[in-house]
Amino acid sequence: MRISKRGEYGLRAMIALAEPAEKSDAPQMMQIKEISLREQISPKFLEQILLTLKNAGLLHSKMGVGGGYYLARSAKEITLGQIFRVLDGPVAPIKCVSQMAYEPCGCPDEETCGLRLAMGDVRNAIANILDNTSLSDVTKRQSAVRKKLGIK
Amino acid sequence: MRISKRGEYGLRAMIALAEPAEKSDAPQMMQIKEISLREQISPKFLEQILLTLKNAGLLHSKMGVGGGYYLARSAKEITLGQIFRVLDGPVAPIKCVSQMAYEPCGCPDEETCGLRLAMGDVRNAIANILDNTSLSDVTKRQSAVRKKLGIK
DNA sequence: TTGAAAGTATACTAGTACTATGGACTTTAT
DNA sequence: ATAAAGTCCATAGTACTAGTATACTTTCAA
Repeated sequence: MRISKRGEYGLRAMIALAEPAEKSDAPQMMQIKEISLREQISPKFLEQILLTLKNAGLLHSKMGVGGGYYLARSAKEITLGQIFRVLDGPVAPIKCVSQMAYEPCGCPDEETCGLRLAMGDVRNAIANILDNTSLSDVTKRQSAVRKKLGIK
Repeated sequence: MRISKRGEYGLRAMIALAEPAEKSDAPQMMQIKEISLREQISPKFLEQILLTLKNAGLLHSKMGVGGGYYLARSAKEITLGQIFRVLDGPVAPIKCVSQMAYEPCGCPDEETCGLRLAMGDVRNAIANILDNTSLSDVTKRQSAVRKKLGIK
């Protein structure tokens, strides 16, 4: 049930891009180097990931000197589910319960397949969290925890 | 977030072994061939999986003619979580939120890492379902759906 | 107008996990 | 004794993962 490194790094990068944007309302621009340094990610690998995210319409970029990446929409409007699906594919643990990429799983009777019923619950539980958590929810929670711990 | 084929097949096989046991109270014994035919699984692959499950103490077997596999405990006492963990490892989507196999994930500050907080929720949601659903819950639900649809 | 900074686009690779398959061996009932 | 059934171990193809490498384009500023 693991998420891939691509997924993990992509989510981290998006959160990093959302974080300063919380204070200043303007979209925050960051460079690959900056993010890779801060999150300890191979810059070349991160590059691929950000590009994928850009092609999916979640990021915009500015080329040339002083360029970088920034969120395509406000942090409130981007959910973890959107990011995850771009990088790691469907959320469902088994294809026959996927909303986005349904495929039959080969059980004798899908309607009454017990595994399918249980895994459907799991899918819904995961999707509920990922699709209802925006980047701004994440950064808010982060800073709440920081305050509670008296850090920074 | 996909489960592996090993996990899927193992869960299917365990459910199949639990199903008839609901009616007759005695532990139901089934042969590899029987399960593989019914669930459309390569018998050799299934063999490996059942062996793993046996070594983990979830199944017992009887050798020789008229042998087969049967549940080591009653269907009420075996959860989907137990089976899943044997075949697919920890439930957590990211190592740093795993209860069974914690490892640091390399984020600058684990306490305040937003991804970690969100993935912790996901882990708990998944574990809640898998650890609180027994094989007997699954078979009961199956037959409930069957009745509702007027099948068999 | 040139060059350095930054993003874009592919191609490649080493390692690992997944999904099996095959064959030799052991146990058991008849 | 023999055949059915389970056990154990080795290995092979494929796909995926994580990461590198290389060449190219855009932009800005000196």
